[in-house]
Amino acid sequence: MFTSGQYRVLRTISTLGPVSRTQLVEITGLSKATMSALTRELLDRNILCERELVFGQGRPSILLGLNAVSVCFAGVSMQSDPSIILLTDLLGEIIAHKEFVRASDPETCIENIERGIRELVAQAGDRAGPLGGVGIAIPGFVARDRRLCYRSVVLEWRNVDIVTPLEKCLGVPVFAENDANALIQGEHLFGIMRDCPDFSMIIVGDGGIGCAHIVDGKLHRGFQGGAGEISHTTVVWPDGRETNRPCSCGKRGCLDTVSSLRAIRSMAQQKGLPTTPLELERQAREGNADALHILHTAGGAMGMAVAQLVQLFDPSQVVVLLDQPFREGVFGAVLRQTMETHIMPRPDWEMTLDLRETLGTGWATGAAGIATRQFLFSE
Amino acid sequence: MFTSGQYRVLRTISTLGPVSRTQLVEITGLSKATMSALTRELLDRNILCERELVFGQGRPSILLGLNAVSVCFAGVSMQSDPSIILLTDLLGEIIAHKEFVRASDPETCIENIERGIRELVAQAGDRAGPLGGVGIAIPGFVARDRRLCYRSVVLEWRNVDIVTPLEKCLGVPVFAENDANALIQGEHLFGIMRDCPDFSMIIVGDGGIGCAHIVDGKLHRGFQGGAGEISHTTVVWPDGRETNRPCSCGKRGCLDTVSSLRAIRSMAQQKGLPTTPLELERQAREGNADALHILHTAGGAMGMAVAQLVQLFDPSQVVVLLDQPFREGVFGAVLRQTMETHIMPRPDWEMTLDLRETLGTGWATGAAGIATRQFLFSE
DNA sequence: ACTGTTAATTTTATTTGGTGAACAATATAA
DNA sequence: TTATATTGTTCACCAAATAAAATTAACAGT
Repeated sequence: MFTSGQYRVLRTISTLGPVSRTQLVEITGLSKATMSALTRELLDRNILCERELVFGQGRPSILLGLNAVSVCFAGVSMQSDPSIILLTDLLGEIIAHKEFVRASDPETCIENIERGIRELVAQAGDRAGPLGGVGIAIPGFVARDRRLCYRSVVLEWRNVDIVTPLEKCLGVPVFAENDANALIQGEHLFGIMRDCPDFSMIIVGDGGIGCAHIVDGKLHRGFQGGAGEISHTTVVWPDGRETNRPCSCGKRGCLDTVSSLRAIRSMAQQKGLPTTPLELERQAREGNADALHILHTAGGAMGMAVAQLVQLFDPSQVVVLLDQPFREGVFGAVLRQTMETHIMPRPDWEMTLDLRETLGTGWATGAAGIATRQFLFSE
Repeated sequence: MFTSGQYRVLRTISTLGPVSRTQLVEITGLSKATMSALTRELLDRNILCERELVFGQGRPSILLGLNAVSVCFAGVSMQSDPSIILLTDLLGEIIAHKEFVRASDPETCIENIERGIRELVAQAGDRAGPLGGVGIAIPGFVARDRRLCYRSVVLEWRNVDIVTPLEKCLGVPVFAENDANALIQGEHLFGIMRDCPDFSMIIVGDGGIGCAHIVDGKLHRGFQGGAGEISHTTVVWPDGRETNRPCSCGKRGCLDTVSSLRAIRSMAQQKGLPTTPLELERQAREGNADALHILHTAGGAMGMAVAQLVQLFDPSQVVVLLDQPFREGVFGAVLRQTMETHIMPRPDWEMTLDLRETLGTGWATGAAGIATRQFLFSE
């Protein structure tokens, strides 16, 4: 725990990188006297360390940076099987990582996570500081307090708390978070969207279509934590409702029924087409009408959903994480075009759509980032 | 201007109504000593006043309430012609009001507002305190700094600043705000949604379809201030795109082209039907297929838009302000039903849809509320 | 009428987080 | 060497909040 002044210093250094005391004074608006005391405290506690000198006229300034090895954080992703567990430093860099078998049974799961973390910490040795916290990305609904998992379909969990037992046996704070929320917060803190105060992220992965929003620099959860449920927004309407298979959620025309990898695979299979993104895009490029139609439908629906999102939310940026063949093929092109034709044209329009690669370790680093953010900013 | 401690006291008393010092201590978490000093300062400045005693065992407690007549605020709505101007007290109660001719020319407009406010202040006399600020609701885009109006179609304004001249001649802070934003903030502060931290509001009025969101207790403007543009979300798709007339924004299938009063009137006229909501709903009730179709289309599209909003935002409540015949007729019924069938069913679903009457003075009281909020909470 | 009890509010001395101004440190430029 | 520029520290002081003690204003029982 730090004081509010110390948190201000940590926040600035974390977002801007190494800076001198004088720069900190200018940025934070605090006085030189206060800054002198604050930085001394943080240096004493080994969270900060002095870096290189910057010479100019007058006394050279000493850059202060986060001491990367002063603490480390563990990130766990239950998103896939095998699951991933890794150790990051204070700057979000991965120190060590390993895979482990995903167990549905909470007790086994807790054991696996505990053992995994202990192994990684031992393995890292001197390269990592003491463990400062743990974050766990869970595919499912997680309570606002980041302890209880209300429900996870893949894990077959209902009101499971793996946080309390883990905190007890590891002796550090542990946080559970929805996987998409963990990912977006990680990218916001350390990754591609570093410090962008307003954006949305959509992830098209094996587990379905995930989505999360950063509004005003903070995660927007929604009243019941449902603000990321883009996969069940209606995009095939009204004509598609009859031809289209019902969604697992009970309604018809959901984005999930046409744009998810599962849906695309199933549609391709039905037509006797190959089911991998690469092969399907190749067939479409070669003129196969069925392949073209499937990709057109999927990309168009996703574009429609993004358009709804942009029109209602007005984020500064939307990032879609997507497999490379889709990004550069029909799917991506139709997605972009459909979005553009369904957003109100504005002269000063500066919103950007970014299609990017899905990072395998993103979920776990995001999870570690939750613990890091709590440590650095207390939020 | 007050200190941060004083703002905390004002915020609690404004949301909870009269409370004793001891209650304030419990609620704010400040100490008795601090509270004693803070309340004394506010009593000295006449912002608070002592109300009735509450007897129990021991020394009776003295309720402290806002001194309604210590300041007053002016609210101006340029939403309709004639425009409305009114005076409210610290509790949001209307003290006096009048209408004035809406002039497009900024100079005339400023003169009219200044004269109107001076007349109302004179007319109110002892019933109102000195003027503490002015809020102006403008149909159009207003900058985040609440001074410059980028663009208003109805007023034919482009980069007009009526705030600076008004501040100069009235000598109090003046704030311009988009009309829907003013309305929702007013309802949030004093009205039907008092203190609800998460909700959206849609207004179906003569000027088109307005929309605004309160997220986390604050107005959500969006990156470019476009978060309220629900009227250009696509709801008729894909089959309606060809049959449907293009929207004034340039694209097709916008909510505005089927659910706005203007669109409904125009469709009714085309079919030789009466154009008032009351008459149209009556025809539909009596079985007229055209009237039914028009109202079904309009209500269904609105329901679709609300469903998109709920699915992506997850607000705790959506309020639609609508004429009574529509609320109780086909429009309202179809709106509600369409919304429900296009939202992912959830067991713990507690989100509510409220259809309510449009208040004529809502825009202007909302505008006054902007100035009040700035005065009371400095935000 | 007096006395004790309870609870609200005020007073007093102290802590905490911050400030401005003077000063010490450490470089470059002449 | 000396002047100049700039960084960072020290010191005396202030504002906001606190804990604990004192004061006030009621009621209840003798």
